[in-house]
Amino acid sequence: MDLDRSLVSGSMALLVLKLLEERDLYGYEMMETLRARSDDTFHLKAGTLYPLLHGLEEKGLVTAYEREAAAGKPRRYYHLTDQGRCALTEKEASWHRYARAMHRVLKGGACCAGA
Amino acid sequence: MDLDRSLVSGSMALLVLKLLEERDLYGYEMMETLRARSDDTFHLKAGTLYPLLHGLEEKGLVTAYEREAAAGKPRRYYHLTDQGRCALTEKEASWHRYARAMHRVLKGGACCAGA
DNA sequence: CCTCCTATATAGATATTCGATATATCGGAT
DNA sequence: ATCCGATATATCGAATATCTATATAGGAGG
Repeated sequence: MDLDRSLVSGSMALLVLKLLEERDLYGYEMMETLRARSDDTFHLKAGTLYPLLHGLEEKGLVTAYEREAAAGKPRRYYHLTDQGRCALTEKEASWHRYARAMHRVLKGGACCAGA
Repeated sequence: MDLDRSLVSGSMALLVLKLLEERDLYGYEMMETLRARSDDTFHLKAGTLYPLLHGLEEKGLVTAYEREAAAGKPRRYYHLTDQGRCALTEKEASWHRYARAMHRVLKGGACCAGA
């Protein structure tokens, strides 16, 4: 299932990319935004997010820059590149394809004989 | 993400359980049915399916029985137990919750500021 | 002073799925 | 007669994603 492997398991990458489409964000902010946006369904953990962000940076899908915060540690902001925007479009399409197929199997029960 | 871990990565279990809700099936049949039902989106492989079925059997979600085929090797049919039916209901609910959250993040873009 | 909240980071563990390989039988092609 | 492909089940090792736990560091509040 190439679709599954890189997408549904890797849905976090899609979600992060999607958030960055709107504006630049730093890691901690992403966790909170995602939780709020998904109505507390997605609990993206630090141990998942930061390695993921480093991976996206390596692949050239995002760029990073640091900026001082009013207080506390400096924040590392991430920005979506053109390549990242392209990858996002693909991942979104894959997600829709996956969700559609899922729906087809789940609804296509005993009653209507498929198609 | 407990939701994600046991559901979206484990969507194969949900799909298999769903197929068995309708009628008893043997492994090879599931692979073909799933491919057809999902319009060629899901390509469940033998190396994924058989260990999965053994796992479901161990957990008591399905029972198995062998039956001779007209030709070739005897087929191992799987039957959904009450417990399996219960697990299916839960997994379906989880899937809907996940898909809904996903949709909320993907649509809730720059335009409408969320809610 | 200690703890909690913010903020980033890494290492180890766990789970899911895939690819490769093995077995066995049948039908068709060479 | 033999080889190959399709049916049918099974197992092992590898790759990948995510989590838990832990570490660092500054600021705020008790």
